[in-house]
Amino acid sequence: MHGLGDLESAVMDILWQADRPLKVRDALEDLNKSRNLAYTTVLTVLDNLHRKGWVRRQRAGRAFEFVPVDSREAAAARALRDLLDSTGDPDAVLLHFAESASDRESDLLRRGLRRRGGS
Amino acid sequence: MHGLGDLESAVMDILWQADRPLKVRDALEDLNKSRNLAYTTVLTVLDNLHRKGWVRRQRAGRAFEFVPVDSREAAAARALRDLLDSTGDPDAVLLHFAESASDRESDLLRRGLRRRGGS
DNA sequence: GGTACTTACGATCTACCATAGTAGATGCCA
DNA sequence: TGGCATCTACTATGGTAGATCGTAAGTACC
Repeated sequence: MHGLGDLESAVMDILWQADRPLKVRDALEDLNKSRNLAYTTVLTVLDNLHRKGWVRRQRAGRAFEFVPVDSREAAAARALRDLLDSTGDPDAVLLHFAESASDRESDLLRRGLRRRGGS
Repeated sequence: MHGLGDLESAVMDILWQADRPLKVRDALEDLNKSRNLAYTTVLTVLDNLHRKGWVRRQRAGRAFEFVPVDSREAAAARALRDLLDSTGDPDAVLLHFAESASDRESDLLRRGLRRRGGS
């Protein structure tokens, strides 16, 4: 996503897909449908995500449960704005983006803007 | 920007600001207003940027001149779309972005969409 | 021929990430 | 109560990308 590695992204995806708090073991089992990671690997990743502020954790018995701090959409929108800001001229870039939007992108933008209200 | 390191970004910025082809030495002098890099460092970075397709180079006497392949706006818009695609649900993210746009962002988006034409 | 400037290539160092092991805490069960 | 299972905390290792630069070698010019 942005400031996240591949495995970190994969774990965030799992947390976003499950719309309930997940324990290390839950995430591990989900990940290990397609690979074979050690328990402590996933633990470390979740710990790093917690340290970086991407997930919140709460005790559930002896274990922690993890929940994304932001929705996927909110996190992605923030990443978009970060990217924009990093360009040195966010206004020009955003303008150019809208000008060069595909039909599909254009639809979505218009729809979002309408729903947003304002002028 | 996206797939670029800090120094690589700084060099691209310099190329974008100068709207003329720059030699290694030109870029070096510009960079060294604020730091103190070796000639070969900048050479290497420009070489890497060339290899990655961010800049074109042409001979000018014994030296090369470097020019960005894309405008800053085009490169940034591409980075935005890459980011969008990497989220797993580009439509939802773009919609959410438009919905959560600030007044300023909203203005720019509307202006760009209008200028773009189409429906 | 020597000097100055350039490119090509490779070495080193650092930071971040993926991966996982070990040690210590804690709860549960026979 | 003592042992097994499970969890967390801390640490280590290896890989990759990028930043930084040095050396070697080409080439023009005086």
